[in-house]
Amino acid sequence: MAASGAAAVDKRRVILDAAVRVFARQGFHTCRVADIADAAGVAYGLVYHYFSSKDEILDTLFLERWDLMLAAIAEADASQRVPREKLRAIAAFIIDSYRHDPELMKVIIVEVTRAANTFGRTHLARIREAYAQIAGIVERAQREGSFRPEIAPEFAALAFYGLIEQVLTGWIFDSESVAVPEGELDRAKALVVETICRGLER
Amino acid sequence: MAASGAAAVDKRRVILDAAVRVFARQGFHTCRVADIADAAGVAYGLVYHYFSSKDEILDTLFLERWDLMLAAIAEADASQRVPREKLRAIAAFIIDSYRHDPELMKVIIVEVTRAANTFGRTHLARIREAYAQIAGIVERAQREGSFRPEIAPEFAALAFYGLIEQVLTGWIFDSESVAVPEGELDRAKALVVETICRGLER
Amino acid sequence: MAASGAAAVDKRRVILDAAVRVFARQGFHTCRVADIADAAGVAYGLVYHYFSSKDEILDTLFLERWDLMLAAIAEADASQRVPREKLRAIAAFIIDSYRHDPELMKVIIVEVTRAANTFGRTHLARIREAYAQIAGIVERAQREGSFRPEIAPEFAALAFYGLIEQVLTGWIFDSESVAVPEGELDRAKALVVETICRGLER
Amino acid sequence: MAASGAAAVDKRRVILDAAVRVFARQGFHTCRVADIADAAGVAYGLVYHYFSSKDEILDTLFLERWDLMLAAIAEADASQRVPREKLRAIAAFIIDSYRHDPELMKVIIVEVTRAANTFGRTHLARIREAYAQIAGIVERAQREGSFRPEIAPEFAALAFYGLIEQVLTGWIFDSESVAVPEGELDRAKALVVETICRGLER
DNA sequence: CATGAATGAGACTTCATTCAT
DNA sequence: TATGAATGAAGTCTCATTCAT
Repeated sequence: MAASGAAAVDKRRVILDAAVRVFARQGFHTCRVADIADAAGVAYGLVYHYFSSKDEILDTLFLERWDLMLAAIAEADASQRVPREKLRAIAAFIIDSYRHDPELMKVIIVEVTRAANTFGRTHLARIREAYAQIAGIVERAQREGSFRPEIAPEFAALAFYGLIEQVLTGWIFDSESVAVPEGELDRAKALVVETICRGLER
Repeated sequence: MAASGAAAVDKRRVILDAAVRVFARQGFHTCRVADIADAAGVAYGLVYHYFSSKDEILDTLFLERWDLMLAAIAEADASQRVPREKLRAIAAFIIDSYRHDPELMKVIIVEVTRAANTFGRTHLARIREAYAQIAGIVERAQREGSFRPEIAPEFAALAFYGLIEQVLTGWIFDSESVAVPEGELDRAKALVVETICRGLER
Repeated sequence: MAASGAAAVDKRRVILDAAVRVFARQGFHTCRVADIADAAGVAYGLVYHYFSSKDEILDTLFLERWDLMLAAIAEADASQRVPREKLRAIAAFIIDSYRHDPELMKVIIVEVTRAANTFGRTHLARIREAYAQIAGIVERAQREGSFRPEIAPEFAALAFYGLIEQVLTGWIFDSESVAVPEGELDRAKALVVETICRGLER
Repeated sequence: MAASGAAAVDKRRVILDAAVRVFARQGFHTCRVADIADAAGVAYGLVYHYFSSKDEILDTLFLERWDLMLAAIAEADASQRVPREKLRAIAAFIIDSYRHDPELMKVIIVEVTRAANTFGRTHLARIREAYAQIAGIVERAQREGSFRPEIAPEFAALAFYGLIEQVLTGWIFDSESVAVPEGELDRAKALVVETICRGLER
């Protein structure tokens, strides 16, 4: 009956989405759980009905997104493309993620990926899976001869992912609004890939 | 009078040094002012005699160090070296800063430079001065013809500084200890410069 | 319809029995209504269908049992036995109650009878009815001359009931398990009656 | 300077004394830390300056008093008196403790000694030290021949201490006020000793 | 300069109870 | 009857900052 016609609202999802907005605007440490509940339009206690703590909300947001990213990297790696195109696909995925939901990406980068003292440490292993997969792409390219062998694959992966994140961080820092003009997004994709690949290719 | 005989301890300095250790180990948000006082071996209230707030301690640490960095960048820029050597000098300065006091660098990076929601925003202008100076080096290199003009100088600066920070972050995340073997430090310098300059040079 | 074929489960009873186990294990204040529902294997809200509050569950458990006890005391008193045998019958009833359902007795003693600040106060009048009946037995024994008149009947009742409860409490405190070896139970009956009656009889 | 003339107030003591009043009136679980602070006339946070938790306040109150009691029992035991006089001294100490500070005794009995699910369990070992010492007195009296050997010393101790506590509990339950007329206090001492010793002596 | 007791606002989390289905 | 999502008041504990000495 509840499902008849109008979609039943998934309050858990509503809370997660509200949390993204609140975390992005105020920062994880600065916001209160009450802010999330208010933004979601639900009662205070319902947040704790679905999540065991404020931390778990951020964990959930991060893991949801990061798993998509690992899948995207794996898919790029599994494709028949040349290494440069694989890296381009990964860069595109990340930057498109930002295009699609800049607030979510802001939260993940600012509160998790770059937070060495808190969530970054917690999710370190999962974060490094991404680095490792990218390093794998570089390593195979080196063995195949298309990339120079001088640069350690791990370093290359760090440089590649780090540069993308740095670009995103630049946008994130830029203003109250996290939106970025379309053109700049695409230009960034090209620049990142060009910069890194020139350093890596023979 | 204070200087008579035994070296007078500069309690302000003692507090700052203790704060570095405490911030590095526990993180700015997680530690308490009492932890700093304890680590410094001074009374609780004395912290507030020298600093008006917990924030001001971190501000002070950041600005002290960042001014040195801006000076180092300016000096490199003012030298007669070729652009690649200028960038090498800057990379060397930053990495040597980490070699000399890894905890301080950890604090500055983790708590300020990468903290988009808190201190990063506060010191944004000052942080960007560094980017701008590096961009200036790139821009002049492009005008002189040694660097390719296709890549925006601001982007190049972001990539350059960001890559160094990314490498440092890798070390910071690595373990409880922040120390890194000497060899790796020097190899990193070379790699960063090589990677970026290959992307920039003609 | 509910009675057709398979035995209809009395959910109300199921909840009460579950509550005994939960109260005994975790204590009334420490457990949550959800724990009771879980232990009973019923939905959260059903608890509130049968009981208007968490308190009412405990009230019900107490009153059910306490009424049995008052009846047992009344029956003992009404019998033709000598006073010592009356007291023996009462002690036997209480200790056998513990033998039969130690968790229920634990709950009643710990959460009601000895809880001066909460339920003890609420049910004080009912608790004292038991004391009064026992005191009545003593008083009549004194009038008949089998008990010494020096000790106030109210004091004797307090001592008698209190001693039994103290013995039970010793067992309750003893371990995670509330079970007690059979032999000890019977020895306790004899000791309590012997100790008190020696103090009371001529 | 602070010590000149007027005694400096020991805020820690003030808080403890206030806690006794509040715990006695409202019960440990029902009162809030704010109530204690208010009753003590200090700021909320000062409670946590001296005690790490609400629990620790009660622990402190209990242990302070219980250690006095253990000392009193030990002293009685060490004296040259006959067993009955030793027990009388102990009963006198406990009942006088109630006379002197009924609220403190109420708190200790209601919230610790008889609280099988919370503090009673925590302090069980310490509580049983008292029983064991009393049992020791009985045991030696049995060996010397003044007490009958049929009753286990542990049981005797339980009965003795339990009876006193039961009497105190009766008073505690009695009314809003915890005060008891002097005469009744002394009569109780005599009755307890008389009742128990008649059961124990040859 | 130096000490550390004192202050009190604020945040997270819990959980009894209600209610729509 | 039965379910479990939804509500929101209440309480503990933390900790930056102030202040009297």
